Amino acid sequence: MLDQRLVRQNPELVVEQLGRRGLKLDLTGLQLIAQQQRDLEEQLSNLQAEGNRVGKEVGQRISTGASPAGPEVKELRELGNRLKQQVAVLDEEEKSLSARLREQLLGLPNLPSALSPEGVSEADNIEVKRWGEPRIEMGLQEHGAIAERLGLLDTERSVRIAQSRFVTLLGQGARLERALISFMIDLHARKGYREVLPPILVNTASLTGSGQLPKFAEESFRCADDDLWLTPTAEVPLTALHRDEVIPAEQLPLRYVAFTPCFRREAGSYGRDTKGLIRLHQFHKVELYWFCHPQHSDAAHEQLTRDAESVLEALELPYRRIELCTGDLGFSAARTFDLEVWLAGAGTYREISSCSTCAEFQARRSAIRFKEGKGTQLLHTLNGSGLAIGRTMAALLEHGQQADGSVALPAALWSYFGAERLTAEA
RNA sequence: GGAGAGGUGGCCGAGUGGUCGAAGGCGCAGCACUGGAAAUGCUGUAUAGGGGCAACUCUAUCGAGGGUUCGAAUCCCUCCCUCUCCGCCA
Repeated sequence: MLDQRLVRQNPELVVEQLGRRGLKLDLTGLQLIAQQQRDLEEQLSNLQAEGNRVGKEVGQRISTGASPAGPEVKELRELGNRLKQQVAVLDEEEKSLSARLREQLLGLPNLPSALSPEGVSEADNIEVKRWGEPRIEMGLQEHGAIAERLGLLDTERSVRIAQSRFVTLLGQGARLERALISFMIDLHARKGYREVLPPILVNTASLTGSGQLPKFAEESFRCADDDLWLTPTAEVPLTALHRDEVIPAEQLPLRYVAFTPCFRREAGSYGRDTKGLIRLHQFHKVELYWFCHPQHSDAAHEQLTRDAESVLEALELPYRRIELCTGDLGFSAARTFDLEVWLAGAGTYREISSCSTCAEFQARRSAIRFKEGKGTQLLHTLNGSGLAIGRTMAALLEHGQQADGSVALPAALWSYFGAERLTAEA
């Protein structure tokens, strides 16, 4: 959420900055609401102050001997009643304005960071770096075919269990998924991330706090009888972990690593990536999350991204880092690096991690502040996948495929997986 | 699901209509004492939004919302949540 003071006092700046995302906005209506709300609040507090004075005076008069039913007290009581009526009217107006203001503010995306490159679409994203040697050979298979051949997963039966875009992992496939989860969590925990296993059903306030609501309700699965949704990413429960808290500055940064299943409706992607592990309603992800001091958030963003990259490097998977242009940024993000892993069979780089700083956007929605000396300030939140498990498996299968049909795994996984390669099951 | 208890500041905990943003304690910070520390003493210590260069000041907040009243942490209503016991259950 944007600062309503900024919208009130400098709407031109907001329009200009959101314009960098490709939005053409007219904020005059919103600014008017914000101003009216502010004015009303002032009138209201003046009236309330007067009412408080009257109330106190009645008490004083009575305690110094005036008759509670006497004329002077009666007069004050009538004055109090008149004030109360006026307050009631203003209060109602103020509440409805505040609600409208908040509703509209919640629908506005974050301002892009000054560091984010200008651009209108994916095509304007900037490749920052490449790591590793992509395998480019004729005849490499895509992961879906490899997985099927090795019996790692069953898509058809998953439709019976749930519906399309779900997958059931079997045998070595299930074991590899589990190995990857443990491997990634351990790797990050060694660097000082605190491991978290949060609820994966989250309430409306949590989804609003991280920015998925109110705008993206159609992307999440919702429970019919409760105020609960299936979380689309661990970013949601992790942001909510400290909602409405004031954290002492010396405790920052707080760094968490969480494994969760993630659930997304993938509305509007019919027909895309229908095979394999790339786009599913349920997928698994290890997520990195920082709560940090605003002064350190740019450095933290780089560190978080490096921590995500270190997983790919440990798994010996070639990747590139892309910096998103302003037009391609997600709703809550101020600046984002995507990591794209090389899919040797598909012959393409594919997003496997998205590392964003949200600056104070989520902190304001979630009321997460820190205390430094006197007074509190909003802190900054950052998140990044470290990594998406399914896509990691896909990359490993395609990268490690051998002429004999087996798949060689990187040494880092041997102890977790219990073998050095995947082979056809007897 | 049934029965009961309860939600007050960072924490514990008092407070059943009047000047209460709220006693006391703990914790924390500063100062004093000390060679240094412990102990002790003093002072300070919520959040949000306004106004003011500032000292400071106004408003709101005692789970949430509504009501009674000149005045509500305190009385009434509704809702939410937590805890205990029973049932069920991994």
